[in-house]
Amino acid sequence: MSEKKSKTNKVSLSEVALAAGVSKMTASRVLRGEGGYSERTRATVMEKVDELGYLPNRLATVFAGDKTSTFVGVSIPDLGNEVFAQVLEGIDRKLGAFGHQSVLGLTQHTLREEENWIRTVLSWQPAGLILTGRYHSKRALDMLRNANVPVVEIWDLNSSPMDMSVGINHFDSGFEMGRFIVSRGYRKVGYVGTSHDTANAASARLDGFCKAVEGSGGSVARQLCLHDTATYYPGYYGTEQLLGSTRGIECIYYQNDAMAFGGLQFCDAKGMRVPDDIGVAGWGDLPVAAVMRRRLTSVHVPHLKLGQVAAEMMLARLSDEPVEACRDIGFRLIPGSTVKSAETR
Amino acid sequence: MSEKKSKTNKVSLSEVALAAGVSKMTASRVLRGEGGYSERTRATVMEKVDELGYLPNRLATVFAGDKTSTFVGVSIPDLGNEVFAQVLEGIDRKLGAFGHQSVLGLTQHTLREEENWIRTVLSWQPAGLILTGRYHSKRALDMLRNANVPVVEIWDLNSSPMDMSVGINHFDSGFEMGRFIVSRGYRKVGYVGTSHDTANAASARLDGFCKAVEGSGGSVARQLCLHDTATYYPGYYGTEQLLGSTRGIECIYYQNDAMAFGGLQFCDAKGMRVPDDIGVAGWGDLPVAAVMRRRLTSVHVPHLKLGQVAAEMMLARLSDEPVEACRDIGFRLIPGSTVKSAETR
DNA sequence: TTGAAAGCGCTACCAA
DNA sequence: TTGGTAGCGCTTTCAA
Repeated sequence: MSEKKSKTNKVSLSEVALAAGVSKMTASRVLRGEGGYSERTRATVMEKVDELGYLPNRLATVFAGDKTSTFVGVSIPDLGNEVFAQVLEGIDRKLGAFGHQSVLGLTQHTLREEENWIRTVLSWQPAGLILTGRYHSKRALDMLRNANVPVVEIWDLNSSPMDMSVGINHFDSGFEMGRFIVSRGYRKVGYVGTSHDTANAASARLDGFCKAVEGSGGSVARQLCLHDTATYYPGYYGTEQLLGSTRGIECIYYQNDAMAFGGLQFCDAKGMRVPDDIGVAGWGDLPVAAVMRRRLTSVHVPHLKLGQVAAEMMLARLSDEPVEACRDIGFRLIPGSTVKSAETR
Repeated sequence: MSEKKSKTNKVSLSEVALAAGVSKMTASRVLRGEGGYSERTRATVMEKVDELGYLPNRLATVFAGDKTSTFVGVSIPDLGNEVFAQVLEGIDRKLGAFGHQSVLGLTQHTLREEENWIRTVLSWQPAGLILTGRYHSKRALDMLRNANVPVVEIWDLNSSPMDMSVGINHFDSGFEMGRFIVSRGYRKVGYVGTSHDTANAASARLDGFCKAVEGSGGSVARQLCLHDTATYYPGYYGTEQLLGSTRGIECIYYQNDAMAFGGLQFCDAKGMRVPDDIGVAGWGDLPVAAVMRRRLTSVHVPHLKLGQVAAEMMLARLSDEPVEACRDIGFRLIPGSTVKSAETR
């Protein structure tokens, strides 16, 4: 009947202005607090804002001002992996504290998903993008360049990023673990992880690991890449498969801690003694490790901090502060007690 | 110099139209694939789109059409808690599959944070909101009503939701656990959890638990609410505190599995036998439980599914399909082996 | 201190 | 099958 005011039933700036007996412009100025109005005017306008329950339409703001939104697109492979959840938490908390919002994209570790998500999210005029991983499809790269939006690549440190990057060198972390394991007397080692359709951080770790092991007198007898998620149970049955098919494995390196915990349980269940009968090493240092009776040999990465730093870099860029393009936040090998203690032959 | 075309350097629809030698409207129609143009026209337009690297500005679309965006605001207390990460994963995957994006809000379990986030996110004209929890500030409620946007309240089932709700009855899940523990012969029990500034699901569980225990011959000798996060280590030292200050506790109910795991480790470290010397029960059934040597007594909730269902309800509402306002997805008590087996009396 | 006019990129609506 | 015009809610720019 009388609802032809505006197609939406929402209160607009003009209605506030009308009610307050001022022009749209004056009301706009008051709301933005940019000055140039009397205290009396301010009071009246604010009163009407409350009274009418006015909520600004930021779409219009961005649109009119031809600026970007306060959105920051954040792509994460998956949240089943606790470490990514922590990274996201670090990002969103920091971003939120500065008035930005994360627009989430779960890419399931595929470049195709990432590309589609990037296309969509760019159409919303985001202030910037935070992408997990350093590999992107060609089209994604084109769009990103075209959009001319700040981008932080996280997780897998990109020393020559398209814009900015923060993370660790996964190859190095694998390499260090490889050396460590050999230094503890293990020679014939195995790997249990999952397979991916693309180069990623886990493969970089494996590469580094193999290089270190083979370069220091050991051998990686078997690399088992399951077509499954990198979680607890695949770690369990992956271990069973690995040990069942390859004789003489002395130590197993896992794609991550979740899989390593699964492996640990398999060994326990079969009565194998860790680390004497078999060594177990993971990656990521899951929070649950803090209360386990055995400290898992692993690599600690400050995941939450990684997220925070990524957000800080983005925020700095958005406020035109100088930002270093590339930041290594480092990792730390945790000796733990699931590989033998020092005993180099 | 010549950059006055548009303040942004972005390619607009008119530029595509110009290049293709058609009107904006025709180009618009082609891009939306709504029909009403020749194949020849379509081809030309699409060619120019590719050539110019045109990316639509969805802000303008929403704005012009006076419709909502494809955003769905999703508020989650925190991602440190694995169960919420799973819920979010369920939501975003489902939403993403239907062309919607999650705008994340980490509320840190406070109504004030939630309120601020709601205000911001509403200003972006979201298609809908998914909120964790059934309690909201009065102002939040006002804004929500005013905005007239679909809302799904999740986690804590709200039988008379403001719009839609999906989750479980936390009181009942605590009640069932209380009964179970008493039925297994424990009488003097304790609770270890964290404190909150507001009524929430965990307190509902505790309420149900106490009611059941006290109603069936047991007593809750101590409720320890730490000012900390509900994670592993607080579970550990909370157990120490509880057992140190209260004599004769036979079984401990924890706010969640992470805390229960921490407690389990404390008991192990002190040489207490579980479940004979002390019983341990958690809530949530964390994935890591699947590979632990002892099955933790807990309550299983299909977290991922909860998220999916929430997203489905939202999507159904958005496409004007009928939706039941309130959906209980249920829980399942897991007897486990950290409380004694049947032995009533 | 205030306001009027123009326009952001797109779509609804009508006309051709 | 195509195009012109108006307008979404706001800000920018300029004038009063």
